[in-house]
Amino acid sequence: MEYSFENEEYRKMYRHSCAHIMAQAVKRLYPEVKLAIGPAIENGFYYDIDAPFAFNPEMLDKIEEEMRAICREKLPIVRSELSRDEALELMKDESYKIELINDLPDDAVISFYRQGEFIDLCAGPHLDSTGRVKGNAIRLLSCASAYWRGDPDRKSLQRIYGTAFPKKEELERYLLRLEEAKRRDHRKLGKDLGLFLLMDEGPGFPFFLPKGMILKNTLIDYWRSVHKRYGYQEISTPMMLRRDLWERSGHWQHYKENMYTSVIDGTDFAIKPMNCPGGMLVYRSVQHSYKDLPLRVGELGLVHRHELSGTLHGLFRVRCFTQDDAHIFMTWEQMRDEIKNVIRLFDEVYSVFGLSYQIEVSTMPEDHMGEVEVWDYATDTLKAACEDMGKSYVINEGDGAFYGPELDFHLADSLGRTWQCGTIQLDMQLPERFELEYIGADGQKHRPAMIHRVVFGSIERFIGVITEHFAGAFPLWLSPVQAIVLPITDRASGYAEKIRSHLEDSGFRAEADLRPEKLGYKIREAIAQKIPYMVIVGDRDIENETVSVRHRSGEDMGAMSIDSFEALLKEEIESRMIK
RNA sequence: GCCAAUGUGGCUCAGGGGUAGAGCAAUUCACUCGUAAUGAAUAGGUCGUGGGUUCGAUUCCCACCAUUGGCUCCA
Repeated sequence: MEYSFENEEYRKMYRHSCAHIMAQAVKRLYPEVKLAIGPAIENGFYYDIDAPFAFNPEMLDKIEEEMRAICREKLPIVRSELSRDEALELMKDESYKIELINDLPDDAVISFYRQGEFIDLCAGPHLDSTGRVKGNAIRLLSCASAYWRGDPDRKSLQRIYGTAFPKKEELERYLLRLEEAKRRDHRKLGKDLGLFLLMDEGPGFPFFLPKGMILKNTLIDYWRSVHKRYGYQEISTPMMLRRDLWERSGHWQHYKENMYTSVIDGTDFAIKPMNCPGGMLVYRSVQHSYKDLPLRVGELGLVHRHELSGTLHGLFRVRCFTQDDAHIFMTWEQMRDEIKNVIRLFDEVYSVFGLSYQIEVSTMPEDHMGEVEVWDYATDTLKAACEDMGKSYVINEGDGAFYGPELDFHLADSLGRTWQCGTIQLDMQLPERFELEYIGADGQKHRPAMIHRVVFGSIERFIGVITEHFAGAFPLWLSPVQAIVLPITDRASGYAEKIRSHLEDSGFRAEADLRPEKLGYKIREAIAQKIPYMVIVGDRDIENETVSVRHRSGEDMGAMSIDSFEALLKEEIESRMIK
């Protein structure tokens, strides 16, 4: 193994050993606790602990201090293998470990790792000594609860999250990145920039403010223009539909606890949690020929889902959101090309936002419907389409929907965090359930294949993602206010207002700050609002008929005519430049 | 939904059994200023909601609501 943090295997081993060191420290300080499990994760490690009290930040500091002591003690970490009986005897006071041992298969090697007085059931591997861990580059970050084995019916344990690096500077860099992420939190920016609100009266139901609406509508205008170019039509299906539709689609049986329902004139209705069933009705409403296919039908549908209260999170996880949905009906032969067409569209859209992505292929889950051969064909087609497009992918085994395999697009933002937005799902169930048909060249009825896809995923979530990605400093074409005119003195107020209305008449979103404040103050506020251009006007500009332009980045672009400024804006908007 | 923490003026936060305080924002006045905070004055809060304990609760207790961090789930 390469002993470098660049090497994922080594990084995991290092942090796994940190998890053991943390467990040892906890046991030294609080001998009454029982240990569950403690793995390395993406950016650190955690340990689940059953304690009769709650850990607080001061306790985490103490544990961290003890961990440093354990590192200084340079305890050798020694592996041993025991028989099942010996293992059970050794762990007789650790009920969770006993459960783990009992669940191991008969032929399993049961290994332990000892460091000083501490010994833990573990498959390993580990570092050879606690001295290998850099004590001052460990940080315990938070504690939260987690269910034993992820089962909500089982006991809730306390999880301590921590991270560790081989150098203190690297830890500090990581902590800075966490702070930066916090600074970019879309919930904070959404409030500061006047984009949206979440209120007690509507948990999970966001309110969009005027500036947020500009953002949302601009995204939607863009979405429409792209989809038109890619041959999509657009429909809108009702928010609320009768129970028998949801029974036919299967939602009433499988998704009812997430649906808002009502009784109207003695009949059950449900608010749509998905757009597909309505889309199926539209397809069925007329007879289709093979010449109509592929038929691409988009819908920006507002859906409502009763998500658990504890899962709500800003715009990332809400109870009502707009899916930028589309259903594509096609023959099985057209599927591969059609998926490529969708990937091309995704490529175009994501690159406009400067978001890169990784594709995951989610395959047949254990609990699925339909023939295995059909699943195999569908999954192979998804993979083949990716390969044709030169896209690499990773397999997410068994993570597909029960009705078909899917491609998931995980977007990486400017901080390297990933968000699942786009998906391309093959649906092998709905065409059956709704008995969709088209008339083939042979004059016979055939069943079409169907793709269900979203690019943004949810407009609301996507707004959250790009708010954090751009730290609120949206590209000019998306900025709710594109330019703000700042008169230096009252003498320039009239000229400022003239410039503002000129900009507005030319189709730009412009404001003017006419308050009798100093220029520096107005600039400070405009930058806090992430307004791309500040148009400063004073006596000199009035005299020369110019505007003095400053970009939010701090760049002073000097004086220019209003026409050249507008030409510059136009160019930046039309190219959807990220600046 | 579960576990834990939190909830004080528009925002960020301090305080604490004897009915609240700061900074920023707001309003008014003065200043008329060339690239990240001009000064002064004024106004603004039934301390999340509902019960309970108490002579007295914003403070202690209980319930509920919401938020935050997780679990679970997912666009």
